[in-house]
Amino acid sequence: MTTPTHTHTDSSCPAEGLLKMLTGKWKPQIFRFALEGTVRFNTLLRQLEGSNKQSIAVALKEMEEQGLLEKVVVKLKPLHIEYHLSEKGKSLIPIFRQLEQLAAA
Amino acid sequence: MTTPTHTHTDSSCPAEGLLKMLTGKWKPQIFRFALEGTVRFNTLLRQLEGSNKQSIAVALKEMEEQGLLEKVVVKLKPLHIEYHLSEKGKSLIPIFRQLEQLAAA
DNA sequence: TCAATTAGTCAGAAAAACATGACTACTCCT
DNA sequence: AGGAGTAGTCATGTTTTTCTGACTAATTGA
Repeated sequence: MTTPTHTHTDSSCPAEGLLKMLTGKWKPQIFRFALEGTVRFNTLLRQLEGSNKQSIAVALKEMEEQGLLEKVVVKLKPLHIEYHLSEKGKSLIPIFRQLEQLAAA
Repeated sequence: MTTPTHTHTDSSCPAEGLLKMLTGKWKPQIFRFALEGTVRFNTLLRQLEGSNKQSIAVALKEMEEQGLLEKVVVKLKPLHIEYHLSEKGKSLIPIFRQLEQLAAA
Protein backbone atom coordinates (compact mmCIF):
# COMPACT_ATOMS: atom_id res chain seq x y z
CA MET A 1 0.00 0.00 0.00
CA THR A 2 1.42 3.35 -1.04
CA THR A 3 0.68 6.49 0.90
CA PRO A 4 -1.18 8.88 -1.39
CA THR A 5 0.90 12.04 -1.13
CA HIS A 6 -1.39 14.04 -3.36
CA THR A 7 -4.99 12.99 -3.76
CA HIS A 8 -5.32 14.58 -7.15
CA THR A 9 -9.14 14.49 -7.16
CA ASP A 10 -10.71 17.53 -8.81
CA SER A 11 -9.23 20.66 -7.20
CA SER A 12 -7.98 22.13 -10.45
CA CYS A 13 -10.64 20.47 -12.59
CA PRO A 14 -14.12 20.52 -11.06
CA ALA A 15 -15.76 18.82 -14.02
CA GLU A 16 -13.60 15.77 -13.57
CA GLY A 17 -15.59 14.24 -10.75
CA LEU A 18 -18.86 14.40 -12.62
CA LEU A 19 -17.25 13.03 -15.76
CA LYS A 20 -15.84 10.11 -13.83
CA MET A 21 -19.34 9.14 -12.73
CA LEU A 22 -20.20 8.30 -16.31
CA THR A 23 -16.84 6.76 -17.08
CA GLY A 24 -16.50 3.06 -17.61
CA LYS A 25 -17.53 0.51 -20.15
CA TRP A 26 -21.18 0.24 -19.11
CA LYS A 27 -22.07 3.36 -17.15
CA PRO A 28 -23.15 5.58 -20.03
CA GLN A 29 -25.53 2.91 -21.28
CA ILE A 30 -26.87 2.22 -17.81
CA PHE A 31 -27.44 5.93 -17.32
CA ARG A 32 -29.29 6.09 -20.60
CA PHE A 33 -31.63 3.28 -19.59
CA ALA A 34 -32.16 4.93 -16.22
CA LEU A 35 -33.11 8.05 -18.11
CA GLU A 36 -36.10 6.28 -19.58
CA GLY A 37 -37.33 4.70 -16.41
CA THR A 38 -36.43 2.13 -13.86
CA VAL A 39 -33.49 -0.16 -14.23
CA ARG A 40 -32.91 -3.69 -12.96
CA PHE A 41 -29.93 -5.97 -12.62
CA ASN A 42 -30.97 -8.94 -14.71
CA THR A 43 -32.71 -6.79 -17.26
CA LEU A 44 -29.55 -4.78 -17.85
CA LEU A 45 -27.61 -8.00 -18.15
CA ARG A 46 -29.86 -9.02 -21.03
CA GLN A 47 -30.04 -5.58 -22.61
CA LEU A 48 -26.33 -4.91 -22.61
CA GLU A 49 -24.88 -7.34 -25.07
CA GLY A 50 -21.47 -8.59 -24.05
CA SER A 51 -21.83 -7.53 -20.46
CA ASN A 52 -21.45 -9.73 -17.39
CA LYS A 53 -22.81 -9.96 -13.85
CA GLN A 54 -19.69 -8.69 -12.18
CA SER A 55 -19.29 -5.56 -14.29
CA ILE A 56 -22.94 -4.61 -14.06
CA ALA A 57 -22.97 -5.22 -10.32
CA VAL A 58 -19.91 -3.03 -9.85
CA ALA A 59 -21.25 -0.29 -12.12
CA LEU A 60 -24.58 -0.20 -10.29
CA LYS A 61 -22.91 -0.15 -6.91
CA GLU A 62 -20.56 2.66 -7.88
CA MET A 63 -23.29 4.73 -9.47
CA GLU A 64 -25.29 4.28 -6.31
CA GLU A 65 -22.36 5.26 -4.09
CA GLN A 66 -21.74 8.32 -6.22
CA GLY A 67 -25.33 9.29 -5.63
CA LEU A 68 -26.43 8.95 -9.23
CA LEU A 69 -28.83 6.04 -8.68
CA GLU A 70 -31.07 5.00 -5.84
CA LYS A 71 -31.67 1.37 -4.98
CA VAL A 72 -35.16 0.32 -4.00
CA VAL A 73 -36.36 -3.07 -2.84
CA VAL A 74 -39.79 -3.59 -4.31
CA LYS A 75 -41.81 -5.83 -2.04
CA LEU A 76 -44.14 -7.09 -4.73
CA LYS A 77 -45.00 -10.19 -6.69
CA PRO A 78 -41.58 -11.26 -7.83
CA LEU A 79 -39.86 -9.22 -5.07
CA HIS A 80 -37.09 -7.46 -6.87
CA ILE A 81 -34.76 -4.49 -6.80
CA GLU A 82 -35.09 -1.35 -8.82
CA TYR A 83 -32.62 1.41 -9.51
CA HIS A 84 -33.72 4.85 -10.54
CA LEU A 85 -32.11 8.25 -11.01
CA SER A 86 -31.65 10.27 -7.84
CA GLU A 87 -32.02 14.05 -7.83
CA LYS A 88 -28.31 14.32 -8.51
CA GLY A 89 -28.71 11.87 -11.35
CA LYS A 90 -31.57 13.89 -12.78
CA SER A 91 -29.47 17.03 -12.67
CA LEU A 92 -27.23 15.41 -15.25
CA ILE A 93 -30.04 14.77 -17.70
CA PRO A 94 -29.82 18.07 -19.61
CA ILE A 95 -26.09 17.61 -20.05
CA PHE A 96 -26.55 14.07 -21.26
CA ARG A 97 -29.21 15.21 -23.71
CA GLN A 98 -26.90 17.86 -25.06
CA LEU A 99 -24.21 15.26 -25.60
CA GLU A 100 -26.69 13.17 -27.56
CA GLN A 101 -27.71 16.12 -29.67
CA LEU A 102 -24.12 17.07 -30.36
CA ALA A 103 -23.33 13.50 -31.32
CA ALA A 104 -26.28 13.40 -33.68
CA ALA A 105 -25.39 16.69 -35.32
CA MET B 1 -6.97 -11.15 -34.58
CA THR B 2 -10.53 -11.78 -33.50
CA THR B 3 -13.41 -10.83 -35.73
CA PRO B 4 -15.48 -8.18 -33.98
CA THR B 5 -18.95 -9.65 -34.09
CA HIS B 6 -20.50 -6.62 -32.49
CA THR B 7 -18.69 -3.31 -32.72
CA HIS B 8 -20.50 -1.94 -29.73
CA THR B 9 -19.49 1.69 -30.41
CA ASP B 10 -22.34 4.10 -29.68
CA SER B 11 -25.36 2.90 -31.69
CA SER B 12 -27.61 2.57 -28.69
CA CYS B 13 -25.85 5.30 -26.73
CA PRO B 14 -24.91 8.32 -28.80
CA ALA B 15 -23.49 10.26 -25.86
CA GLU B 16 -20.94 7.57 -25.24
CA GLY B 17 -18.53 8.61 -27.96
CA LEU B 18 -18.36 12.18 -26.77
CA LEU B 19 -17.94 11.09 -23.17
CA LYS B 20 -15.08 8.83 -24.13
CA MET B 21 -13.24 11.79 -25.62
CA LEU B 22 -12.89 13.30 -22.16
CA THR B 23 -12.22 10.00 -20.45
CA GLY B 24 -8.80 9.17 -19.10
CA LYS B 25 -6.52 10.30 -16.36
CA TRP B 26 -5.36 13.53 -18.02
CA LYS B 27 -7.87 14.44 -20.71
CA PRO B 28 -10.28 16.48 -18.60
CA GLN B 29 -7.43 18.61 -17.30
CA ILE B 30 -5.91 19.00 -20.74
CA PHE B 31 -9.29 20.04 -22.08
CA ARG B 32 -9.61 22.56 -19.32
CA PHE B 33 -6.26 24.13 -20.16
CA ALA B 34 -7.17 24.16 -23.83
CA LEU B 35 -10.31 26.02 -22.86
CA GLU B 36 -8.23 28.92 -21.64
CA GLY B 37 -5.94 29.12 -24.60
CA THR B 38 -3.22 27.28 -26.36
CA VAL B 39 -1.67 24.16 -24.97
CA ARG B 40 1.82 22.77 -25.34
CA PHE B 41 3.49 19.45 -24.63
CA ASN B 42 6.23 20.45 -22.21
CA THR B 43 4.06 23.04 -20.55
CA LEU B 44 1.39 20.45 -19.78
CA LEU B 45 4.06 18.12 -18.48
CA ARG B 46 5.02 20.77 -15.92
CA GLN B 47 1.48 21.86 -15.15
CA LEU B 48 0.08 18.39 -14.60
CA GLU B 49 1.74 17.15 -11.47
CA GLY B 50 2.43 13.46 -11.55
CA SER B 51 2.08 13.18 -15.29
CA ASN B 52 4.65 11.81 -17.71
CA LYS B 53 5.70 12.25 -21.34
CA GLN B 54 4.12 9.07 -22.57
CA SER B 55 0.68 9.66 -21.12
CA ILE B 56 0.52 13.27 -22.23
CA ALA B 57 1.73 12.35 -25.70
CA VAL B 58 -0.93 9.66 -26.02
CA ALA B 59 -3.67 11.91 -24.65
CA LEU B 60 -2.79 14.71 -27.05
CA LYS B 61 -2.62 12.35 -29.98
CA GLU B 62 -5.98 10.78 -29.20
CA MET B 63 -7.67 14.10 -28.60
CA GLU B 64 -6.30 15.24 -31.92
CA GLU B 65 -7.48 12.09 -33.70
CA GLN B 66 -10.91 12.48 -32.15
CA GLY B 67 -11.02 15.95 -33.60
CA LEU B 68 -11.05 17.76 -30.28
CA LEU B 69 -7.68 19.45 -30.67
CA GLU B 70 -5.75 20.80 -33.61
CA LYS B 71 -1.98 20.59 -33.81
CA VAL B 72 -0.09 23.56 -35.20
CA VAL B 73 3.61 23.90 -35.85
CA VAL B 74 4.56 27.46 -34.98
CA LYS B 75 7.51 28.53 -37.10
CA LEU B 76 8.74 31.17 -34.70
CA LYS B 77 11.65 31.88 -32.45
CA PRO B 78 11.76 28.73 -30.38
CA LEU B 79 9.90 26.76 -33.09
CA HIS B 80 7.33 24.79 -31.19
CA ILE B 81 4.01 23.04 -31.45
CA GLU B 82 0.69 24.30 -30.22
CA TYR B 83 -2.57 22.52 -29.65
CA HIS B 84 -5.84 24.38 -29.57
CA LEU B 85 -9.51 23.48 -29.51
CA SER B 86 -11.06 22.66 -32.87
CA GLU B 87 -14.62 23.65 -33.72
CA LYS B 88 -15.75 20.29 -32.41
CA GLY B 89 -13.78 20.89 -29.26
CA LYS B 90 -15.37 24.29 -28.85
CA SER B 91 -18.81 22.78 -29.20
CA LEU B 92 -18.14 20.92 -25.97
CA ILE B 93 -17.35 24.08 -24.02
CA PRO B 94 -20.89 24.82 -22.83
CA ILE B 95 -21.29 21.26 -21.63
CA PHE B 96 -18.00 21.38 -19.82
CA ARG B 97 -18.98 24.66 -18.19
CA GLN B 98 -22.25 23.16 -17.03
CA LEU B 99 -20.39 20.27 -15.47
CA GLU B 100 -18.20 22.74 -13.61
CA GLN B 101 -21.22 24.66 -12.37
CA LEU B 102 -22.98 21.50 -11.28
CA ALA B 103 -19.87 20.37 -9.47
CA ALA B 104 -19.59 23.70 -7.70
CA ALA B 105 -23.25 23.76 -6.67
C1' DT C 1 -40.03 -30.58 -2.61
C1' DC C 2 -37.95 -29.06 -6.72
C1' DA C 3 -36.77 -25.87 -10.26
C1' DA C 4 -36.66 -21.19 -11.79
C1' DT C 5 -36.09 -16.35 -11.05
C1' DT C 6 -34.38 -12.77 -8.30
C1' DA C 7 -29.73 -10.44 -7.27
C1' DG C 8 -25.87 -10.87 -6.32
C1' DT C 9 -20.38 -12.49 -4.45
C1' DC C 10 -15.78 -14.39 -5.02
C1' DA C 11 -11.19 -15.81 -6.89
C1' DG C 12 -8.56 -15.71 -10.62
C1' DA C 13 -7.32 -14.55 -15.47
C1' DA C 14 -7.06 -11.41 -19.30
C1' DA C 15 -7.00 -6.93 -21.23
C1' DA C 16 -6.47 -2.06 -21.14
C1' DA C 17 -4.54 2.03 -19.17
C1' DC C 18 -0.81 4.27 -17.16
C1' DA C 19 4.13 5.02 -15.63
C1' DT C 20 9.37 4.69 -16.02
C1' DG C 21 13.68 5.39 -17.94
C1' DA C 22 16.43 5.44 -21.91
C1' DC C 23 16.81 7.21 -26.21
C1' DT C 24 16.06 10.23 -30.71
C1' DA C 25 15.95 14.35 -33.56
C1' DC C 26 15.64 19.05 -34.57
C1' DT C 27 16.50 23.96 -33.42
C1' DC C 28 18.63 27.61 -31.01
C1' DC C 29 22.21 30.09 -28.39
C1' DT C 30 27.02 30.77 -27.09
C1' DA D 1 31.30 22.32 -31.26
C1' DG D 2 28.46 21.84 -27.18
C1' DG D 3 24.48 22.49 -24.29
C1' DA D 4 19.80 23.42 -23.50
C1' DG D 5 15.07 23.46 -25.04
C1' DT D 6 11.68 21.85 -28.30
C1' DA D 7 8.63 17.38 -28.83
C1' DG D 8 8.46 13.35 -28.90
C1' DT D 9 9.26 7.40 -29.36
C1' DC D 10 10.20 2.85 -27.55
C1' DA D 11 10.42 -1.26 -24.58
C1' DT D 12 9.25 -2.65 -20.41
C1' DG D 13 6.81 -2.95 -16.06
C1' DT D 14 3.07 -1.86 -12.88
C1' DT D 15 -1.66 -0.84 -11.88
C1' DT D 16 -6.50 -0.66 -12.93
C1' DT D 17 -10.37 -2.31 -15.26
C1' DT D 18 -12.95 -5.79 -17.11
C1' DC D 19 -14.26 -10.65 -17.85
C1' DT D 20 -15.07 -15.69 -16.68
C1' DG D 21 -17.00 -19.31 -14.28
C1' DA D 22 -18.34 -21.15 -10.04
C1' DC D 23 -20.90 -20.35 -6.19
C1' DT D 24 -24.58 -18.29 -2.65
C1' DA D 25 -29.11 -17.08 -0.89
C1' DA D 26 -33.91 -15.64 -0.72
C1' DT D 27 -38.43 -16.00 -3.00
C1' DT D 28 -41.82 -18.02 -5.90
C1' DG D 29 -44.68 -21.26 -8.62
C1' DA D 30 -45.68 -25.98 -9.81
